[in-house]
Amino acid sequence: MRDTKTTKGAGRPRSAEKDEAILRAALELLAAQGYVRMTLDQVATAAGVSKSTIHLRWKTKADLLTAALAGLRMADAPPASGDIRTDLVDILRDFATTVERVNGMALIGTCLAEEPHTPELLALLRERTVLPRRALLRDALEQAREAGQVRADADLEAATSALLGPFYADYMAGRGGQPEWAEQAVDLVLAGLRPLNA
Amino acid sequence: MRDTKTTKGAGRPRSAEKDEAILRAALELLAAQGYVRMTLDQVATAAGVSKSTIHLRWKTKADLLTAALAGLRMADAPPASGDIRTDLVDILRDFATTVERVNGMALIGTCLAEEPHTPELLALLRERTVLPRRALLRDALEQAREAGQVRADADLEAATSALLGPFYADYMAGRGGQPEWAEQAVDLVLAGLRPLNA
Amino acid sequence: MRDTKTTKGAGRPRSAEKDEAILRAALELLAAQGYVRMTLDQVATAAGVSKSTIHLRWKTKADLLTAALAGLRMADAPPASGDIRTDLVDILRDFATTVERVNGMALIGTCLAEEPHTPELLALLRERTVLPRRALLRDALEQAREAGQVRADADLEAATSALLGPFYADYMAGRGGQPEWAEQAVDLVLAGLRPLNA
Amino acid sequence: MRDTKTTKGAGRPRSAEKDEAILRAALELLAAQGYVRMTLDQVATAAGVSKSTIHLRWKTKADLLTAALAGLRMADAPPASGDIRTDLVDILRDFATTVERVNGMALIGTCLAEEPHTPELLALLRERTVLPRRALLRDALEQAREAGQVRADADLEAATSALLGPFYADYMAGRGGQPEWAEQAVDLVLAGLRPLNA
DNA sequence: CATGAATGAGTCTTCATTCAT
DNA sequence: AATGAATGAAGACTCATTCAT
Repeated sequence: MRDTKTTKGAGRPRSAEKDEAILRAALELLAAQGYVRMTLDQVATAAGVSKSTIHLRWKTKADLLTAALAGLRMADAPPASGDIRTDLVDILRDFATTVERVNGMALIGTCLAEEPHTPELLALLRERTVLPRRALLRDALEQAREAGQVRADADLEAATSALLGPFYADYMAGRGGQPEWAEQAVDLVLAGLRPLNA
Repeated sequence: MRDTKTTKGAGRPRSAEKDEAILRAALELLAAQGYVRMTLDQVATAAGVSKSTIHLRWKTKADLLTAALAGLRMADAPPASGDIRTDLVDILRDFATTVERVNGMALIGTCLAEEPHTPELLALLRERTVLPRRALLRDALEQAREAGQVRADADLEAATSALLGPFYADYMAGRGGQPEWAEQAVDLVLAGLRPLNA
Repeated sequence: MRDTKTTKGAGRPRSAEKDEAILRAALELLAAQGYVRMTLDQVATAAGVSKSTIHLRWKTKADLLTAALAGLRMADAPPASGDIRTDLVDILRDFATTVERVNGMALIGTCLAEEPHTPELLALLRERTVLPRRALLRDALEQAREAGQVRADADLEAATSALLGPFYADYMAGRGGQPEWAEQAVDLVLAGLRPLNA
Repeated sequence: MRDTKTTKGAGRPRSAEKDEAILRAALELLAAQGYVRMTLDQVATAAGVSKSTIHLRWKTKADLLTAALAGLRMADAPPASGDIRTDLVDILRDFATTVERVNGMALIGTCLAEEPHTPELLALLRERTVLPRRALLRDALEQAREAGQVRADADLEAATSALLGPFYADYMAGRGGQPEWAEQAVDLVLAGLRPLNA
């Protein structure tokens, strides 16, 4: 946990730039190296601060990385188009883009690998990135259901997993980065959930 | 890589039991601890041998773990039923069971996390576990296509990812272990790929 | 050494309460933890000030602890009874009480242990506590000599060490806190130094 | 605690020279620097081994120092002369000599200072050095009592502390190393405990 | 004056790897 | 072959001290 200062603002204020630089460096290095291989020395150097400055803010390495993950935000302006299919594809594409940009599969791997040891990491990753993205998808699917494009009794959580899942499965199969994966996933789900009378 | 013995079979032969015990211990610990946290001391203790005995067989830690992953086998009795849906569900269920039994998500996470550093691990995991499983699924899908239950122009690789993907996506969302995921995935895919005239 | 202020009394004067709180905290922690284990952070916290406030007054940790020891005072109301034996026993008992109250053996140990590194500590301990106590004892012994209860040629310094010594020796033997040690020491010394013709 | 090996003598045997060199270096540095200031690096360098070699034998710094103190032996051939006074003086002189040779007061100080934190040190110092020396003195005093040179009802433990005590008291007073302290202590005790009818 | 931030030097401990038996 | 000893490189964390507010 980040140390919270309770006293008033006496003394030199803590540099917000350093806070940010440390967290950014930590997150990048976490993705690039994994939990254990990433060292505080690397973070300090990358952030341009001393190791002690890191320890002043976060007591332990685990605390720092937890904070770094907690700072993750999905930079997702929700999509605007009126067309369900376009909206879903946009969300999935933005997802893939984000994952690629931040070396996300390695970060996901780190959280999965550390789950037996530091389950907070995966929990935070879920809360900050996975679940918000899923919420976007489910909202769109609900709109689709209301519009009669999706069966009324469809399990939308399962549908959400069906939309996102191919990304993971493709990556595991070594066929990540297929240009058409998002369209294919959306089309399959929409076809599979089409109302019987449509 | 396993050290290749250049001398002929002079002297005491290397114990095959020890080979196996070491590899099994290494794989378990790899899943439980991750690459860096797992130590050779732990492997040695778990396997009942000395650390030197490990180094005698594999030059480095990376070599050992590569060998351990290379020894992974999918325990896949190919499915027998004549029904496509049943076959697909069986394959998926066996997949989930296997993953849970060997703490597979942590192992997958380790390989993903180590990809920037030791890409062989993920490559081996793919070759030994992911691709064989996908081959089973694709074979079943091909049967389905030949039987007219799946559109002729369907992309079976994408379909395979659609079958397996929900497992990963569910796990990432914290909703792994749903009892019906396999049926739901199969039904969605079969519905989505149904020939138009069916 | 305490920093000497070169500027005259301009600005806010240094708080005397803080001075005292710091020194008291330092002394207690010195006894409880020893020189190296005691940290300035602990002192600051215990005294309710910031670390910088300490450094503002004393340049280094050694300076602070030197000042703390220099502030030690023997709270010794000199004894009043007219009886030599009673006076000596009282002084010794007060000595033992004081040592126990301030965790004195640990403090003594710290000064002894630091002697190779910071000899000022032991020197101050001597000057402020050991020698004043010895002076009390020697005065009493001199009275005894003048009263003819002690041989004229007795070495009173040695006698003083014979009075105090059993306390240390007992402690080292793990038999500190014996209720009768003071009486026994006084009786032995008085018997051993009795004039021949008495 | 020293790690005990239970398996038979397979593999390279542990070097006894290194054991000894490490313990000797540890003890010297403990006396010279105190517990906390002494570093394992110093010990390793002084003993001519690597730090890891130390950790192979003793898990922690505390274990090492405990072992070093446990290895302390009083090199005391018990004295032979038939004369009680001579025997006692010899024992005390040997005590003083030993203390000076091994920088004993600093070592004693370290054990006292560490008592709140690591009480084993003082306990070991007692058991290995203080109590054996006291046993020698008490044996001699018992002989004296049997020979009628000491009162039958004398408290020999207190007498032992009276013999050793002046050494500590002198040191604390800054008057250690007086040439005649042993004789003075012995004479005082023998005079003080002389049978009344003698 | 007083405070909190920032830092550099230092310490114990771990671990993959190499050596000697 | 197999073992245990020995090691060098590294890493998290601490702390006295100096800076900026």
